[in-house]
Amino acid sequence: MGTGNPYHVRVTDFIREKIAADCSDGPYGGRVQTRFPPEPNGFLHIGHAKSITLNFGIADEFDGKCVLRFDDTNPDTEDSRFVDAIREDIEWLGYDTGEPAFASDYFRQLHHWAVQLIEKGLAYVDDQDAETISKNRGGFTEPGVDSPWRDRTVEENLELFEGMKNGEFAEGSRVLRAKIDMNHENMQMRDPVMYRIRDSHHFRTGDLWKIYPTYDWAHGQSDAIEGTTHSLCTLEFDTHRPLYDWFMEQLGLGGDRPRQTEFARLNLTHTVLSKRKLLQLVEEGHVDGWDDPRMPTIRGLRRRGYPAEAIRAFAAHIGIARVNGTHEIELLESFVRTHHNTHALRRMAVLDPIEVVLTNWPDGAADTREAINNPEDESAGTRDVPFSGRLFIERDDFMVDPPKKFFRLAPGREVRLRAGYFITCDEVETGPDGEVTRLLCTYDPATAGGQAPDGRKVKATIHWVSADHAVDATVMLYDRLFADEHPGADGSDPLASLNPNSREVRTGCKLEPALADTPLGEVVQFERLGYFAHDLDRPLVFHRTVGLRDEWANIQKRQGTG
RNA sequence: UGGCCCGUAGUUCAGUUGGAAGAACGCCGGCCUUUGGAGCCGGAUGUCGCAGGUUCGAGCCCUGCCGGGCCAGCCA
Repeated sequence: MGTGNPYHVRVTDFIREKIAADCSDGPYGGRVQTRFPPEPNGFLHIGHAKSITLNFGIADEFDGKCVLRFDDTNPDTEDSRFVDAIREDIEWLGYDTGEPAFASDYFRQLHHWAVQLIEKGLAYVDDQDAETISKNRGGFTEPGVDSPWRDRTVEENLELFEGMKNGEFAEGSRVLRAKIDMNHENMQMRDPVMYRIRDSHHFRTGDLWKIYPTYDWAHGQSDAIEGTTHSLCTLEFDTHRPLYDWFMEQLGLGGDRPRQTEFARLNLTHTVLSKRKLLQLVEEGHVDGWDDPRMPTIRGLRRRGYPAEAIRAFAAHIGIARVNGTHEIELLESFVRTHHNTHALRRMAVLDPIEVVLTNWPDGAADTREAINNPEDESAGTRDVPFSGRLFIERDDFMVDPPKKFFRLAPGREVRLRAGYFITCDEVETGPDGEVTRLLCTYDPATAGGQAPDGRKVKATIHWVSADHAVDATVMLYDRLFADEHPGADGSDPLASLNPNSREVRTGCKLEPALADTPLGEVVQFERLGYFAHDLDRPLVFHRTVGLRDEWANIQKRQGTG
């Protein structure tokens, strides 16, 4: 498993095994067709990415086809702007959506089939209101109560259904129900609703229809119309499967009709993936929008600098199972690091600058240092970084009174400037409150490039930016959006565990000039700090995608806890 | 409370028709190092939910129990 694969990706799962078996002796003649069926009422998130990689991935692997179908059966919440956004996100993830399908394209066929069921005495118009229907459905141990309208004649049902379709009745006054069994142990089978009356304007069919199919009636039949072989959905639909099958059997759709298989949806620690909660985050202003880099949406992850390859590799790695569980967000992050480690160009940036003056630097002398762009990828080449006698280094790379195991700069100590020279700190200037304002250092000209001819060693290499050449930027540092590992797991409102410090805005950060030329959206590594994504729209705004693994933080933690 | 699904290392998952317990991430240790990163090497951790049963042999089969999830929208 995962041999020779840097991402340690699993290759099979129970669904792929089932499909492979169906290919050799199943009813589909070796054909494989899946579908990804979002409702166009919101933006896609990392949970959808799991389903997308599954459905499109299987289509690729089995030389089949995956249809993007919009389940647009509820006109109240849907909009074409979501259609465009969803397509864009899927394409960004690396899959070809082709010409998408819409459940609304099948409304006529669905209606035709509904009439057929009425004619066979398998569906009826119910005049009860929603509350009564719900009450009469019974409970887990209570049988349901038959509707007084359950035994209407076929003729009356046909006439009333036609009336519903023509807008003769008010919203909510009547529904079409499948006639199955009001005493069925599976609640889904207690005469489920197939059509409801809606006055709303549908974003594609306009005002043509007054009745709209429910999920249960539309979904399976849409699968069948498209020629789906394997309809893969999440676990909560497993109680719907008998109904999925029932409709197709009554319609006589045949042995090669689609079959539904369920798998566990994705959960992530420190994250919520409920559409309702995500919407609340946006509407209440806890985040800047659906594409806020802290959001688990595809757009948010993209702005944050999560590469599509890493998201796909993550999805493939966690695999598919029927066990409901929660994956650690750290696992996703490790895939992001693995990808950027081999792809991201190294750059230097000082987020919390402190000035360093090289007292022995020749007045006005100009210098450039050659730095490696990516030690993991020789073909990335090198770049020239301007150097001068006035530099910025990171404030926490210096300590006046360093504890044991602090190897960086301190009074009287020598360190290496990455790709530069050895420098020694001679003098510390402080402000009125004792804060360090400036360091006076000397450099050793013989150590150009970072090696001492006499062979002496330094314990630390720190990053730097030439003050005279630095470019100012704003850098966003992110922490978990939710402090709790499992937000809302104890029954509380997940938003109660929102981390008030999930974003730290650093202004006046000092960047090496090459960073001004970094294309928008590109992810680079700020050496020793982490991976940072140039904002998609705003130049010189960078988002921390993910930090580097921080050994120093671990050491401190260990010392702190004894 | 009825039905269905699930229960294997800290976590998430693999475990072929029953035949000597595995991977990844994390963790620990070491090496190396012009990123205290990366990389390389090594290591630990499981009463396979519990209890019975079938069998020469059970993580895989059967029964019961316990624990978790889903289902009583005219949402999907």
